[in-house]
Amino acid sequence: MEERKKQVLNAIIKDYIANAEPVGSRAVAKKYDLGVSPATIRNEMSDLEEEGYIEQPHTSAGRIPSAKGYRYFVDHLMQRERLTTAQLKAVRQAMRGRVDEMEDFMRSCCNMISQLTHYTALVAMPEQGRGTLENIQLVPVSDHQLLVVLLTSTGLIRHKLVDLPQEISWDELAGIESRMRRQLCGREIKTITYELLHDLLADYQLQEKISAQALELIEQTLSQEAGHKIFTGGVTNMLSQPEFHDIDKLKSMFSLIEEDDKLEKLLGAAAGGQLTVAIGGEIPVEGIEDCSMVVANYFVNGEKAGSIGVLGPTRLNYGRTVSMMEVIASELSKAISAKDDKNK
Amino acid sequence: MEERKKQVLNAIIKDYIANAEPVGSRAVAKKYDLGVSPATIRNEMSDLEEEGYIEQPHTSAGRIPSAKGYRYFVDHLMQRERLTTAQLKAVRQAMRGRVDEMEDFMRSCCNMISQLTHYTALVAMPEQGRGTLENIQLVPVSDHQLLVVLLTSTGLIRHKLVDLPQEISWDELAGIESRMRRQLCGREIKTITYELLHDLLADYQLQEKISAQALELIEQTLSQEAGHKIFTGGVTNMLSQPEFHDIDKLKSMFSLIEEDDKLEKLLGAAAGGQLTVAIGGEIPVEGIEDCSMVVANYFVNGEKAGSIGVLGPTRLNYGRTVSMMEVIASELSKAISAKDDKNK
DNA sequence: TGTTAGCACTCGATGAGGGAGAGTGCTATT
DNA sequence: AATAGCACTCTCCCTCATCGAGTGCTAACA
Repeated sequence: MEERKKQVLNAIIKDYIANAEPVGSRAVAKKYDLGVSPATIRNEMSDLEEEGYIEQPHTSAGRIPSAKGYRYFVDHLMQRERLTTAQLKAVRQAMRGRVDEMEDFMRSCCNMISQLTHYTALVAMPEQGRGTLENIQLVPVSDHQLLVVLLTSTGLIRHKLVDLPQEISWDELAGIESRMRRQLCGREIKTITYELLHDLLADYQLQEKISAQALELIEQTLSQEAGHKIFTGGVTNMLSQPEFHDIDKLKSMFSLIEEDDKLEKLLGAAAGGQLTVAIGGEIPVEGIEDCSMVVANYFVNGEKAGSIGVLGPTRLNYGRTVSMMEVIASELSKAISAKDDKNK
Repeated sequence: MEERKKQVLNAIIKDYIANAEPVGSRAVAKKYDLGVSPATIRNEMSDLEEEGYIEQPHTSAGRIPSAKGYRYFVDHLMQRERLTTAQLKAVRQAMRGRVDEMEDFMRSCCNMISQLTHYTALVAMPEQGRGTLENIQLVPVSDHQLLVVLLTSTGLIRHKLVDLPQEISWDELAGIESRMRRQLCGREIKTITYELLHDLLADYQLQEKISAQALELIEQTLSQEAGHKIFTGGVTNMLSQPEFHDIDKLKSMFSLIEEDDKLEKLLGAAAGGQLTVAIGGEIPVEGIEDCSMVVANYFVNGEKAGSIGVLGPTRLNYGRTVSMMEVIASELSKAISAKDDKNK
């Protein structure tokens, strides 16, 4: 694409992001001095429209960026915005909380993100399949119930109640516990399977006491499937965006946010690299075609642990948001990794 | 109040609840045959307005109920609506879930309530100050960290990480644990105070090891202050209500729902009895004057354990909602109490 | 005395008409 | 290739008239 055309596209998108109103040739010529007249810009705009980067809501209005236009902008034109010191401070502040109680910690991260970006924040807890098992504890609750408590190196604590088919004595339980602890602690969690547990307790008597069903439950607790918890914050922010003054759009967005599996799909967008931008139809969920997302992964000791993201209108301030998410994800990685090390 | 005036008020409120539009004298006369002409009804309406039970949005419109009108309706006129068998089934269905994982259980209750009522549901977890302590477990995490796991008779499981000022050996820990267990298990949780813990571990050596700060943390975990978790569900339902087509109203409602302490205040409305209806300004939180709430308490073995509620427009279907909340609260009480017994 | 019919009046909602203004596309000019 | 000029097309907004629902009042009626 020729340089000037890029500049025009850039100007249109920047202006539209700032003002949420169609941008005319005159405005481009005035505010972003490209050294040419509105007429020239009109010609460029005409070309850009033909190529699908911008569109016209109606004949006598200015142009607005299309999804393709935003995509080009994000890929080639967007400039990252440095965070102000105040913003950086806010990020660090949120990270200072006790990382111990992972849930509270992530929740406050979520709030911080929504406040900083002014969009809706989505935060996924660290996947528990990552890291190693630090400790396992079996607590008898009653004759037929057992509480399994797990600690992982990623700082996660999980518990689950397990129904037992038979009574089990204190001694037996202690035996099982120490055996499990010996065999499982220090192991990578994802390598712990039903078969492993089964073999571990292959001893006939123990097998019978614990039963296949209970073993399965324990494995579930261990495996990552169990707790894919996702927090949301700052949905209120959306109400200030002019594009969501339409109640129907709001509805489709809110109903999405109330469904956990859809949320998971959303954050799944950042499959590959560190940070992904999904624009309009690129979002892997139906019904929010007018939205964009910025999703970043965070890492614990080099391994992907979870994702954080924001959801906003396609008229998202990509430059600012991407910078923020990069910084936040990296700080988050640091904070959790540090905690991880401290535990060892 | 004279019988006919009651009937007129009743008709107006019923109609307004159904249609969300000002009700005229003609409509009352036609749909709810009181055997009198519109003119007579107009006179009654004029009286009702003078007494403050209804108001007129503008001169040439029908009447809408005022907060005072709704209050009179709820106190004197409202008829409970029997739940259909399908609705009852839905309630029981939600209760069938594993009561073990209290959090998941309450969350699904929350969804059920919002789906059934078509309003926004608020559900508070059982207060953990209630009931007795069933079991306590201290799990060493690292040299200087300790995981405290608690089980209560109300089926709640709580854990908290505690920083220790000094290393503590396995044996010492086991000693502390068994001592705590001996002294605390079976006790009512609200009777467990910092002083008690302090005395319990009065032994000089142990004191030093565990430190005041850690004790405080343990007490916090035990006391009810810690986990007043409140779930919300079905906020989307509000978007369908015509009164919330106004974005500003939506905003004030949503921002409220995102603040936990405000939510707590809301559910606190049901201070006394089984079920409370708060209309408009009666709601104990600013900023949602156009809303009403129905809050019910649920009980575990006769003691108040928590609250459930719905939030909707003042034009709430009180009859239907009150019946539903009564049934749900009583089923919930049963379900949790049953679980409680099973644990003993 | 309570009820009703009739009627004038009020006021929001609806829709048509008519600038004003913004922005475009085309054409002729530099 | 870039620009200035110009006619044209929209939307937006204001005004105005009409319509109709609903009231309040008064007078008649049982």
